[in-house]
Amino acid sequence: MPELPEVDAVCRIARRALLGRRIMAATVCRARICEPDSPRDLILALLGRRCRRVERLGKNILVLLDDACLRIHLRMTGNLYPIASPARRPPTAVAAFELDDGSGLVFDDPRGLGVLRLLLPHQLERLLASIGLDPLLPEFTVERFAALARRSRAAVKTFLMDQRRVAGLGNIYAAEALHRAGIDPRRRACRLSRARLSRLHRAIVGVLQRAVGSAARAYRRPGQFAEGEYFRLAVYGREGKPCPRCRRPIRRLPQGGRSSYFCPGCQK
DNA sequence: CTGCCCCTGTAA
DNA sequence: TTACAGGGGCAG
Repeated sequence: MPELPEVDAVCRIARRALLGRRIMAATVCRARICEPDSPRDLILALLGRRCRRVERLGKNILVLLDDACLRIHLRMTGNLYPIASPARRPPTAVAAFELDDGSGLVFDDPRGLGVLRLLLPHQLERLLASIGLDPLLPEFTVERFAALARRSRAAVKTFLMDQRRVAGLGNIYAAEALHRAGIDPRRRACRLSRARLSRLHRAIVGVLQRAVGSAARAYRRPGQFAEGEYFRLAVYGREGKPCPRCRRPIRRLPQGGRSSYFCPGCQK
């Protein structure tokens, strides 16, 4: 479900619920999500800590506590939203938190692939060093983006989805940005001209900014969302359907183990 | 680089 | 019943 825009929306919801609050109780319903730590250790470390900041970096949600950081990754199907009480959590909940104002926050994840991990300061530093450029930060300049691309022999689509280089794009928005920039996803990143990298850079920022706004609106009311309901996709999931720009049928091809969608007409 | 794995839900 | 799913880590 979530790429950068959706994680951003969830992050805002988590921030509203957590900022300034103290964690009074925590439940882990699925031990796997906090591996390699045990749920017990995680819970004990969280109890009594106060939330000072909630930030998104790439697809990570970082809950900064007094002297540690709770890293939340939603992976494919994770979601965070407030609940009245931990007892009212859904059957698919993987974790739940009770706060000092009596409110609750649930980590819901039907597939249970999400990640919940407590990071000590040096572990947080290591994580920050390993995460690539976030396209919505001012550091994401054409120059830095081009420098990263020049060093990558991978297909540009794979390059865009590598979180150690650019952090936040997934299968959907990588495909959408490439379509907007008119670039074939199979091209090697290092072989793109400066002009095309510049167009791609602009396309990434444009697509994500637009999607962040839409996702924020879609998430405002609780409950699930369907992608097409809030954001019109040009190529993703539209195999065989006409390209909105040139009407040629969209093609799907496997790339790095997942489906890549593109228009053979206007992506060269 | 590819392929497999984690896990569950949904659609063809 | 099978294929596939928006993520990511790992082995080979």
